[in-house]
Amino acid sequence: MRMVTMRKRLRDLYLELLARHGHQRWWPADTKYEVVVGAILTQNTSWKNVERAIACLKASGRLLPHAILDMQTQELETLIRSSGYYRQKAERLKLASEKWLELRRSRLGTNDLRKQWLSVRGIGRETADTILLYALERPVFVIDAYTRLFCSHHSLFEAREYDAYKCFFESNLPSSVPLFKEYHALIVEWAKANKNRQKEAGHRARNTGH
DNA sequence: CACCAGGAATGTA
DNA sequence: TACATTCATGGT
Repeated sequence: MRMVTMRKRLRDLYLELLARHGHQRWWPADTKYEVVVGAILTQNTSWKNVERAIACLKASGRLLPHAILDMQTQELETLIRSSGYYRQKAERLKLASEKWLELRRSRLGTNDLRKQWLSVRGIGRETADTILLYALERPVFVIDAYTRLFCSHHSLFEAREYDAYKCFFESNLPSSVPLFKEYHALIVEWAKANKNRQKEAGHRARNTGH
């Protein structure tokens, strides 16, 4: 398929998703730093559980990089317990907070910034790109399991490597932060709606089947 | 009871 | 490079 065709296809799919599901308002957070915290807490974890943890952090008045760094590890673990993997994530939050403060006044380009975040233990490609896009406003397309499913379902692209998918979207879409934010959020919404539909279909098959 | 959720690190071959 | 295992809570 020609490049031009793929670009139009990606654009049309975006407009379809937007018309069907509406503006998603991602990432839900009061501050940029809260985006970083949420990005780590939601690793392989439902957002519902993350919301509780973030609420606990807010209630304690310590949803700030210095406060996280000064806190006893065990205390931090207790606050974020509901998000699961709380030992790993407590450590990751501290390392990420250090990096956040370190890069606070830097003027690095997007690529160098990405390398900086990827060098933090506990921050992989998806989490790094989530931070870059939703907290640092960089035009980076976030890839997750849903994005791969979306590509496969619509016969858009097939690959194994994360960066291959990232390159596919970034080279076939205009480099726009609002667009990248919305598209990724819409793909997640599409996947969830898709899943609900399958669940409903299963119920109907059971009811009419017997 | 099993399975999954807005992943990443580590070890093995 | 390609898989398997581990980490842990809460919902279905």
